[in-house]
Amino acid sequence: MKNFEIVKLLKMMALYLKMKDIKFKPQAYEKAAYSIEALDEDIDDFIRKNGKEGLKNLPGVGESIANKIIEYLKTGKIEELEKLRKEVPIDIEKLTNIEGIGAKTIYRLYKSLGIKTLEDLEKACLEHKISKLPGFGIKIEEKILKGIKFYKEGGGRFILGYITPIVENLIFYLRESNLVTKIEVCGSYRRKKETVGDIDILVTSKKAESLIKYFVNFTEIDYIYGKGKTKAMVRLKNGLEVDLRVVEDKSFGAALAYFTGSKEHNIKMRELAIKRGWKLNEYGLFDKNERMIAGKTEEEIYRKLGLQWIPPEMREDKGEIELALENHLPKIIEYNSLKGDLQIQTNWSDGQNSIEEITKEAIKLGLSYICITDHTKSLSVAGGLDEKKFLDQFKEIDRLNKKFKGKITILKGAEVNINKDGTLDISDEILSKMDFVGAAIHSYFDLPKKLQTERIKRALNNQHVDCLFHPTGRIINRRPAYEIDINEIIEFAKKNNKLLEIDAYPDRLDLKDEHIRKCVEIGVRMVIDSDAHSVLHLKFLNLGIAQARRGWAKSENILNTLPLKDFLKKLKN
DNA sequence: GCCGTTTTCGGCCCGACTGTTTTCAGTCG
Repeated sequence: MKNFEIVKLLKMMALYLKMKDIKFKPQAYEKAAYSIEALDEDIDDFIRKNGKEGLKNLPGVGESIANKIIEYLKTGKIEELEKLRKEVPIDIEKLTNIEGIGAKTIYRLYKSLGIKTLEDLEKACLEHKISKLPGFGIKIEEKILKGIKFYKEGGGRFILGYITPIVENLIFYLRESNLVTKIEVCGSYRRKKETVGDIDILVTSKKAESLIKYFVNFTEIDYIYGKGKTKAMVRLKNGLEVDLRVVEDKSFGAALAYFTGSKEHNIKMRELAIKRGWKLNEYGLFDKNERMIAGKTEEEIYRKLGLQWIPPEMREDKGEIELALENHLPKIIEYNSLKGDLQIQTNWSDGQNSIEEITKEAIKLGLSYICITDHTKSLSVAGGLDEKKFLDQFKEIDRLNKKFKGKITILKGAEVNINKDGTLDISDEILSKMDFVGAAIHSYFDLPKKLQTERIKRALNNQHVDCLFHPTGRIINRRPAYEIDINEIIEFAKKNNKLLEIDAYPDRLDLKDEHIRKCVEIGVRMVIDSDAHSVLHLKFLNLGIAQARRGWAKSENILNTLPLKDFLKKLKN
């Protein structure tokens, strides 16, 4: 699975070209990177099946980029990129991860101060070398330092949705060996945390040593830290560290619970065992005489301790154990239980696909309704639609609804941009013609908390607005949430019967789990949306469900678990 | 570098915002 590496290299090409102020080529590389990123198939397989021509059929990939991809797959590098790297030998990947600085700034800092790494950059800021350069000032130094701090805090963790394909690929590889009997990924991956530090894979096997040997031959492995009879530790080419542990079948459940965590959850579990005079560890649950009481499955361990089995997403010691003891765990929302998706962008604004293409994919995924929510006019960078274009789009949706009658319903909607003062950038008249309206912030991220909160409340107050999209605006590992009083927004949504969104896009996952819990507690209804910009993004819905499960949401808390008729009825009351 | 019911050449969604300027460059989305 070299997709990830190719995406990285194409983005790097774009950055180098941007540095040199070359026009249009960077966007071309970015577009191609986006296409590869969205590809849900191993690129090697893809080329084997579809050839170079297939590659060139991907949006944004033409002759030249296709050749570069093939060159990389054959030789492990791209000659042109190597040349650029030699010319400007900097840690471009890390440096561009700092919010607020881009390729041009990095290039200037390299030329004038020789800054190559994040450490160089931080040092130069602290020594006020940057603010002395023409065109720079003290505020830029402060901004960079803030950006570095944020990056470091989130750094080193991988975004769950982005590593899922490679982990699934590895699991497939291990199963294929016929050397594993049981296999589970543990840790924060199993708890579906939004980011994961590393991957713990637990297996049972009759031939442990052969399996370890087989495992370390996985093509994506970059470095082997160590391997023994029952354990191997490796680093993948994308930097992700993976531990494989082989355990005995009789201990599989105990090990699974132990390595799934969280640590806090485990401590509470062990305390429960101690209260009974027992002992719980990764090998099993044992009584006073060291006799094993349970260990083969997680379920029996929980049962012997007097608990309901607790879904991994809830294991954070946030009250779940107490509820499980009383047999009162909430029945949280199930995967694949959404009937609709209410935030989708198409090529009418900044999406990649047509409404028809999105619709066909949604049918394939078993959805019974979708809402098309292209951006509105003031977000011109994303090709936002004005009133007239929305009317054109409505006609197209009417046409497609006829065509797909009985298979799916396409709703009319928008992701309406909220102006600085909390008004909307499009007329009420056009909004009144829509089935579902989401409002969102895309500018003035830095308003003071009170103003920002008021701004959002004012927007939600519009009678046509049904939902607040990606309510906090954070981008994981990249940008913190805007300053808002989220509790006040949640209360406001409750009082005014507005929906809050759980945006399922991998680096958004916004609302966060703790906000979802708050919504569940006070009865604010939510929707889970993919925020798809391509047909390949619709599958992110399950990530949103994972997030909802972490927030203990039940099916009835999520409005788009309802069939269309009921959804619309509840929406309007 | 990509792309084509405006096309195989000549366009490429382009505006808002910030910080630094005194008319603009860089970043964001």
